[in-house]
Amino acid sequence: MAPAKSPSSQISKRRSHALAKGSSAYQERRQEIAKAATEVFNRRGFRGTSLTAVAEELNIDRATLYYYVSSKQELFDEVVREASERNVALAEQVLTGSAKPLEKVHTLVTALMKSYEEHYPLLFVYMRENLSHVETGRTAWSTQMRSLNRRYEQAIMAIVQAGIDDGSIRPTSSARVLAFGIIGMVGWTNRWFVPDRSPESAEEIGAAYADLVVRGLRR
Amino acid sequence: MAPAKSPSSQISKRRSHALAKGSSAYQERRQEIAKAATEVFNRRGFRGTSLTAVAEELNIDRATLYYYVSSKQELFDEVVREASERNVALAEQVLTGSAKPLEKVHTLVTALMKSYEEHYPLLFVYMRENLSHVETGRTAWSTQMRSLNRRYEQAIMAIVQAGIDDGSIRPTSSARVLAFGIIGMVGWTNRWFVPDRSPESAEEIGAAYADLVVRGLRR
DNA sequence: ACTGTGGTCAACACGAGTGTTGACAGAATT
DNA sequence: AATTCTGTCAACACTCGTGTTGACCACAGT
Repeated sequence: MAPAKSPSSQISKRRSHALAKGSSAYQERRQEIAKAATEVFNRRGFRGTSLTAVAEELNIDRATLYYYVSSKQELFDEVVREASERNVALAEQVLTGSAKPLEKVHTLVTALMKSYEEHYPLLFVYMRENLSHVETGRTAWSTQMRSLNRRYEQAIMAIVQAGIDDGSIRPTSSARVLAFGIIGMVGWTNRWFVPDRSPESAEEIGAAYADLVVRGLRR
Repeated sequence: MAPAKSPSSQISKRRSHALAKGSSAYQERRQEIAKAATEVFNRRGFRGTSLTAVAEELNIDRATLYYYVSSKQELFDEVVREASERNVALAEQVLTGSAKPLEKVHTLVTALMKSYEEHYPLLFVYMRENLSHVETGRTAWSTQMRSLNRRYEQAIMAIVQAGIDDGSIRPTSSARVLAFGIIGMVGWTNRWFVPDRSPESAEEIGAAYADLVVRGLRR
């Protein structure tokens, strides 16, 4: 990594200036960059992605990137935060609903799959990481990311626990283990599911998994 | 990356010489290195692992590593191949058995979890990767790795397909989708399951998942 | 016409990682 | 005692990625 000394270098100033007045053209270009970066992140993962690669994807010079974005971290953040927050919101929204636990599980699983498809590959980028570097970092950002992750898991655990408590779910193991089972089944899709090339729709997959899980859990 | 020009440099020769006569001390040291590397790979992933880090883990100079191992790839290979082959063998062995499909699913899930615990963190290192770099490489090694992966998936798909064919499994979606659901639930454990620190044993988790999946799939 | 500003890029300095070299001390061989 | 082998490491050469600089051109506003 380079010096990164002064919080404000030349481009850094020009960047935040452009960002401040935020012309629509500038914002659009930023979006384009974010989108291209998303593709690369999804293919190569965070560590495997170089800004050089992102620049090439857009056929622009790498230096130009820095007019829009200050670092790979920031770019990744921009790409992933919104997506992951949406994901967490989804889970927590289902959790606070009034349906029965097993219905919640069903709703959640199908909703997640639908969301994955709709926002592909945004959410997958988020899911692929976690361990790789988020777990290692001590920055404010990685702390925040871990927190989101935790809320996501916590929400699903809470749903399962409620099911165990009201007797609708057989307690074959702890709520945590069962919740991770669900998370895993759904989350693993990021390894093989590519919306456009998949013979099965996200909806079908979601329905199948939801069905599988609900039947598997219920008393 | 450095030149890597001539297939035989100085250390390269000394290394293969030492390897050829294979004194037990040398082999042991190699094992120690592999073990330390496994730890690091499991924590940081392939890309995130530097040989510098591995050397530090052992409190030796990085150059010394090269007396035992020629590259990070080779080291990773040494660590992961045996483990992944064992994994595949397990799946294929269950596949060719004579039990009913749903019994096979049950056996496989529990056996996999037990294997994960027993050989921790070897198998997890293998599972964590795949996409990250194996998918991208075009080397003979990555081809081989992909092939192993494929056989693993194929075996589980075949079991599910057999269940669909004989009517014991409800065809809520394709065998592929259902198989990946199982693989995902089990494989995702590499993100949260740490044998020594887990309140639940691998056996318990395996039993719970096997139960969940079998009940979820059967007619 | 001239001044500035928005977007671009070639070029630089630096760091981290890799694979290699050459030499060193101690043990084993002869 | 002389010689070879073993394991070690400090130091090198090189690559790749990063963040920055300074200058460039096109087009706007005055």
